[in-house]
Amino acid sequence: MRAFEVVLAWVESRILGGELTVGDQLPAERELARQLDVSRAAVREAVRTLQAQGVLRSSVGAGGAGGTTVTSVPARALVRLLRLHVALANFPVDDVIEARIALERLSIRLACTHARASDLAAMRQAIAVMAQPGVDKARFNDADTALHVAIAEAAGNRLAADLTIAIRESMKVPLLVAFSYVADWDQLVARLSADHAELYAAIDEGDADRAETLVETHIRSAWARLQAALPAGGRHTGS
Amino acid sequence: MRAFEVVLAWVESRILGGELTVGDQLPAERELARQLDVSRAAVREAVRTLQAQGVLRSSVGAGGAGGTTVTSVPARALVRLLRLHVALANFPVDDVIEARIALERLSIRLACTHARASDLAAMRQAIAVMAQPGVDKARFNDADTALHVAIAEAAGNRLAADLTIAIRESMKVPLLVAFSYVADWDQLVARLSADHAELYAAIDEGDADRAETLVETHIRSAWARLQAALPAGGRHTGS
DNA sequence: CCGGCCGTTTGGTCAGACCATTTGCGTCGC
DNA sequence: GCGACGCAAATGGTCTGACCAAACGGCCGG
Repeated sequence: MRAFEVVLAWVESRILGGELTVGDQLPAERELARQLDVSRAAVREAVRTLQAQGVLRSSVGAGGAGGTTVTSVPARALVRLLRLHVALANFPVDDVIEARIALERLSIRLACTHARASDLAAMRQAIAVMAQPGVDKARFNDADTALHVAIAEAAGNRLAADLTIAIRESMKVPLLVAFSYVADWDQLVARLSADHAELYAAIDEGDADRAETLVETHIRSAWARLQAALPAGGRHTGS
Repeated sequence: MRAFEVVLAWVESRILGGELTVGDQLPAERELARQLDVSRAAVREAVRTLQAQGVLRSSVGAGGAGGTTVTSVPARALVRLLRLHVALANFPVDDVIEARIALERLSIRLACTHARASDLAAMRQAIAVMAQPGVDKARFNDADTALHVAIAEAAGNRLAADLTIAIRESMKVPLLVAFSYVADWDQLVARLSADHAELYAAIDEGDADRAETLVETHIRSAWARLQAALPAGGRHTGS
């Protein structure tokens, strides 16, 4: 077993065994290296691995604030992971769309019963940005992401929310590329904004069945329109 | 920007820009360090980060086989990530179950139309193992995982499959723990095996609607039985 | 022409050093 | 007595230089 894997196994087994939980501190790098009889470089490589998974967080300095602690921030890690694999075309965009629909149906269903006032406000905010006349494509893209993130956050299901966020974020660049090929941008904005208004109404009324249907139709039809606008040849960001 | 982040940004931007795709080789560590004017240690930390995301693969030795190449093996990376966060109780098991149902409904629906003979064989194999009288709990757990993985693989949707695999794998240990509390193990095996037979029949016949309903009922009722068997207090592996 | 040997390349690891940041305590000045 | 200042220690971040093991590829001898 390679040296950094020894460290990895040490930390992972303690996390899986419950001996290390969120907030706990790891021994200092030098100390851990001494304990496991590996070099400090090996410890650092293992720590980087776990940081990439959103499991550890390091900060410099002495005392309680300094050191490496266990956290649990999977959203960022998932976004980075998915974004890269989507770019590598391992996950064809069509497949991503299908998975996204499955997750967002769940998210929006839960959001219908769990949404709080602040969640609804975030949705309205995003919808308002997208409804501005002559809205910029990049701004629209960001706001649409924000809307779907807000819905996912409102669901109260962390895994579904984080996966939804990761998927939507990973599609941001490919979608922006697709936007650039759209001929009648204002018409697309109008159609999508109408969808968003309906979506919001369904959530606000707590009509889970209608919301589920709407979000599937919304995602599917939006993607169909974008696909129709795309040039024939596949791109590295597409499929 | 920290040194290893410089390397990270260099690699990521090239992947997102399509200049690096699966199969391509990175410059050698020493070379890349020289190019980016950082130490080799910084390069290695960045490489470890990307390896944790299933984006890079390193092997020693000269010539074509050696060096660091771009790959795309997200399944393992997702499994490790989810397993840790489930253990950290950031993802409550009940939330995981809901997300799993959403994804497996999609997977099994696709499997009904895409399953090949080899996929069906893998399912039968797993089901046969679980149907053995007096089957071991660990073996049953592995075979059940194999069954759901086989269904996911049969779907032909890589993202849905990888997410399904990651979720089922991340639940392996918590499920095994839950198994240990089950009073009438043989009865549970009988019930679950009956479910599996029905599931297989639906896939074999290509009845997507029935399969979707069955898999949801299967996962939900199995989890309900296990929850009923669990001791009252939450564990670090459950919630 | 073939097979084994050896140098080169590459990732894996280690040791030791220095830096920047942060904390916490002790000292100095008022 | 008390507060502000400052220094020592701890910690992650980085770099240098070295050596090891594996694997390829060409050279050389049979």
